[in-house]
Amino acid sequence: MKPLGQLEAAVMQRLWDAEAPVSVRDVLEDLQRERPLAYTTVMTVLDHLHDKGLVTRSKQGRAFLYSPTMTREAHTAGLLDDVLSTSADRSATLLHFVGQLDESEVADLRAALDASTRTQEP
Amino acid sequence: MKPLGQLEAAVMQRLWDAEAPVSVRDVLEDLQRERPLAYTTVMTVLDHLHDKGLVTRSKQGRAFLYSPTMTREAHTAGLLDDVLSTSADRSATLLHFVGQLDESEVADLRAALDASTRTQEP
DNA sequence: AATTTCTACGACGCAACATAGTAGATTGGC
DNA sequence: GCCAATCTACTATGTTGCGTCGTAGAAATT
Repeated sequence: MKPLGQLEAAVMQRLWDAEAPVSVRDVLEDLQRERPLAYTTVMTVLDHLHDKGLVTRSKQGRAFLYSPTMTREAHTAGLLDDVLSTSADRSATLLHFVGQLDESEVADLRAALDASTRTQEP
Repeated sequence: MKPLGQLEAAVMQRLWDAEAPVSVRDVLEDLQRERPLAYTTVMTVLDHLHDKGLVTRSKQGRAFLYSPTMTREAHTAGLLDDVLSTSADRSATLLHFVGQLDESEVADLRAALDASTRTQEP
């Protein structure tokens, strides 16, 4: 799993924020509020995201409607795991990592750990 | 902070594994056990790493000696934090993240959390 | 002085991403 | 039935980062 490019990230953002599947035009018009972009540019990006398996699409009439294949959180968690995998000493890395977090995040993490423990040992 | 390229990672590996500062030639000879590489290739990479602030260097006679500016674990932890920063809902992402970890990592993480809690509330 | 061994700087190939145009199919209105 | 709009598919080009190395010149060693 690779980090997204800038435009790819902006596009995924819209898909993740959307409740329902969206078309190329939907994404285009949303992005165009910030800067000019060609229709085909957005289409190409969505095509690439589709090739990479990050989005699903289904034909609705003449156009495709796109949805993300996983939540943003799951995707980011996957990236986190990839980064952690490059580490030789994972526990030392985790130690440094939690040292960088602020209190509320530490609390979140602790809660997440408790939840996962309960899931694995019911 | 950006993820390292393949050769950059291989070079940093040597610096991290070394006890003392190392020269271009040291790194070169070590890398050449695996594949042929030009002296200048390694030098350029170390130059880039220096520009990026990942290594320090000091002139020892005619040559530079290089050392990493941070431990491997600190670097990876920084990357983790960068990835996490791209997330809108950090706690949800952390939840997914711990869900991907195996038991031993969960234990490591819990230990790290305990350690950091003790550090912050002595 | 000649040879070796550095560094500095520049050059080129390659892959990924951003960007967009053109061609051809499809559809909706007239 | 035909025209205009809209969509996809394919292709193309620029940019950037990385890997790779060569050349030129400085410095030291012999």
